[in-house]
Amino acid sequence: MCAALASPSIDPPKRPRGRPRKTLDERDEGNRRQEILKAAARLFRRRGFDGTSTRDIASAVGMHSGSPFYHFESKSALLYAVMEEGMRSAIERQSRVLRPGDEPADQLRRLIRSHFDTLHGPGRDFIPVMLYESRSLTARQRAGIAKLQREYEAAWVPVLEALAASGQLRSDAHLARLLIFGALNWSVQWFDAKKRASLDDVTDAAMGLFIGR
Amino acid sequence: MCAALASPSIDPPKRPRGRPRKTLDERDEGNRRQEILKAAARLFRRRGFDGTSTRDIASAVGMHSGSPFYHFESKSALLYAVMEEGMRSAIERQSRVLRPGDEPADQLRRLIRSHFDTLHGPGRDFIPVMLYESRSLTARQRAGIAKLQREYEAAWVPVLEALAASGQLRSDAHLARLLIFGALNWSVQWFDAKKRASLDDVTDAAMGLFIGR
DNA sequence: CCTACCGATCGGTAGG
DNA sequence: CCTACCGATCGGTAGG
Repeated sequence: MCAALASPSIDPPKRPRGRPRKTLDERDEGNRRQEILKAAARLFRRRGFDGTSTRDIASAVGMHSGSPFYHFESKSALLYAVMEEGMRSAIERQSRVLRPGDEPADQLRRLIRSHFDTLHGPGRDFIPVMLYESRSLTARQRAGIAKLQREYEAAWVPVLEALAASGQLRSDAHLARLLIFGALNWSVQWFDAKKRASLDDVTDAAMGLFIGR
Repeated sequence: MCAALASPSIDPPKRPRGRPRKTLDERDEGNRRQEILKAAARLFRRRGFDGTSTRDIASAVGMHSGSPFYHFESKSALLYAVMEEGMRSAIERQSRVLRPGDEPADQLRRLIRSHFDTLHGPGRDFIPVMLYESRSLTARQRAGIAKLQREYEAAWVPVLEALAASGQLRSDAHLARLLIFGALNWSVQWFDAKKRASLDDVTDAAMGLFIGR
């Protein structure tokens, strides 16, 4: 096989090809931290938390194996940071589309569309990680995420209750919310931006399914 | 601390306390295999595939660390067996409740109720493992499971199409199926048999949400 | 942020 | 199905 010729048989640890070193004033740690977060979100989503090593994350951003621990206390702190970032950005997006004066049906449409944007738009890895890897959080971390989730869900409650009161939603508002979140969140398993159905199509389908318009 | 007195400081590997040995004629390997499968399903569901070691599974059924490999070729073959068993039993349950002559709306109710039974009744660990751990299958294994899934879903297609044609389902039948499966499957994350809502309540809520009855 | 390393754990196997 | 073991990998750390 000529392995000895094809590639050197001694493999000293290679310096990963990072971006050129910056001087002390130039480097901003926030950026590096953010890079690690993005790479971690991507890998946690694709391979799961337990299926991703901190070495995988380090090499995805051109660092050596121990270096992520300079930025994050532990692997699980990194997981928490991914989820927290995902929730903060989802809450912010949601608050931007809310129009409290609108009809409940229009508000629901906006909430659904914003939810799909969170799941499938840029930064799309963060929320799926939260949806599928909470098991790997500590109890304290889980409580922190749960609080953000309650904040997110709070916007949906009055809308669904109004729709139930007017008969447009023909289901208990609380169970309906759980079922609706399931329907939307599950799209992570099948939605493909390259296929025929767009996010607008899927939003239409969801609105039709839930309240018939 | 008197550790030397409290417990022997040398810990030779202890024989796990299995059931008493049976003679050659008595032992039936199918039973042991089934026990391993159940324990694996439970652990894979609680801790994930990557978070469960084959040693965890072995000790859950009172075996030594290498022994599961006497029954299963590899850890991933064990995962596949869990999923296959889950799908076969789901397909069988579903075929038992089907009544092709019924009204589409009644058929949908039966499909939904049977789906909830599969997710939350006895043997409830198998399908959630399939829903959440497919990533850890090989491509070939994934294809095998996908075939069973298509078989399962086939029963839903004509029912949903009939409901869409009659206007009872106000959504594209294909997207509706994906959204509905999501709504139902997500219940794995929140349904608790010890809480107020029963599976009948949740079935009613789903029927109301999707087709208003 | 790199270097060099540690103890623990893992999937899997040969041989009985 | 147990015994005894292997090579690989993992999260994390001290010291610079």
